[in-house]
Amino acid sequence: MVDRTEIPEKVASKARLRDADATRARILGAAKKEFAKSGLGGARVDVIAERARANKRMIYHYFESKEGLFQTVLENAYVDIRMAEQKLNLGHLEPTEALERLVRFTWDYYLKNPEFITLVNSENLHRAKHLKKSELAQVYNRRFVSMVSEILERGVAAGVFRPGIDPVQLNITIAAIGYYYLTNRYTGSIVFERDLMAREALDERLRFNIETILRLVAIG
Amino acid sequence: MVDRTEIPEKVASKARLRDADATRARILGAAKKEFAKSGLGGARVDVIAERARANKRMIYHYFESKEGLFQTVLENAYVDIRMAEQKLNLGHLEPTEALERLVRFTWDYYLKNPEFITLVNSENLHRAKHLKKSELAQVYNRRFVSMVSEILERGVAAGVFRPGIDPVQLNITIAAIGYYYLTNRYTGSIVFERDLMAREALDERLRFNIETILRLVAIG
DNA sequence: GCATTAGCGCACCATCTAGTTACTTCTTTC
DNA sequence: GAAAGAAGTAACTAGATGGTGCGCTAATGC
Repeated sequence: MVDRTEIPEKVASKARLRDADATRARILGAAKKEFAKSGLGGARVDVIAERARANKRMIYHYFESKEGLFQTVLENAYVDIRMAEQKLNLGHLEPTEALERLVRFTWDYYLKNPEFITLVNSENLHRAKHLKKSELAQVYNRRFVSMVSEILERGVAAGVFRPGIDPVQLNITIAAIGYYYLTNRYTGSIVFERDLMAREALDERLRFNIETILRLVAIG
Repeated sequence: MVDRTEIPEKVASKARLRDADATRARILGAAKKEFAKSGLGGARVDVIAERARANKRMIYHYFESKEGLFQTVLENAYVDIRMAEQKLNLGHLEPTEALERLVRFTWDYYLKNPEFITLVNSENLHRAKHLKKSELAQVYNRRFVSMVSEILERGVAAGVFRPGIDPVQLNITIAAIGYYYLTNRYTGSIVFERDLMAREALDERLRFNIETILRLVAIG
């Protein structure tokens, strides 16, 4: 993805009738919403074009195909969450504090970016064939995994976490307890006969999740 | 869902050229697979008909519409898992034992019935509009929720579980740690650069999940 | 065994959908 | 300021896709 928003001359000319980057960005934004709402199969290219205030032809011009568009949207989504995680600067925090902050961040991110969850679900329905092709996402993913490993190592060294915990399992669990709650909020609200998206319900869940993770790594 | 497979005369006449129940069952089986594989939007009615060795016309005869078919498939899926849970007879077990067995069962069920997960995902993409209509599923769901509540209460009374745990949160967490791992197995295997579906990986995850839950309810 | 019901299959339709062709218009560059 | 390329548009197509009308015939009840 080429980001030219910083190039002065592009920013200067405000009311351009034709702006490739702007159109591309509008398409990506509309596609993200549409794919998140209906999945890859259910999404309609015409709807994306309309919502992006762009001609459908432009989608094929910039992204080759519906799947090419999906792949770009998905790649952006992964890069976005990984970059946000890096910005947390957990390396400078005390291990317990760092872990709690990661749990909190993960929850908040899913909550504020519900499209991420739906996109990932859709991608798994297609056996991750698009993510597999994205080398960019892979670079960011590696950095993310090692981040949690370091927290865990520091915690063990400081004597506050028990040893022998697999960082991958911990990572998965942190994501799981937030992700599942939110992705299944509709069926969940019916099964448990409770509005899982009510303010207090969300706060309570976050507290519960922090407790779950801290107890998991605690000594004893 | 009407189950007439137990009715003698139906079983007796083996090679009937026309068997409404058998055809209906074949359609449901094929639909379950197709919906699980492609989601509600991606599933093709023609494919379902072909795989069921039934005429497409029959689908509309028995289920009215594609959505009507999906609703029946989903309802059956929920009833099936809830019935299997009831059969565990956790009420007769010691609380810790009961909880561990529930975690193990949930994991195994998801593993053996991957369609369940995909169906639920698809249903949540559609904001649970089909499950909302199913009163039958609701009856079974209630029984399930109270099952875990009882285990928790018995554990607290016996002094092995800490008090104040919300059974709904626990329920969600038990499901989450298995469900997330499996539903995101494709993207997960890429992100963590590890085959999450390898034999040992699955065993390790189950062990980790049991540990997670037991630590969550443990005293102290 | 005859009539009625219900399971079943063929052919068909209206509509939708991803993708394309052929063309116009704006922007940049020298 | 003209050439050239890039951005943008409208109309269209070929193939799906969910859904039906209607007739045929096997099963059932009497």
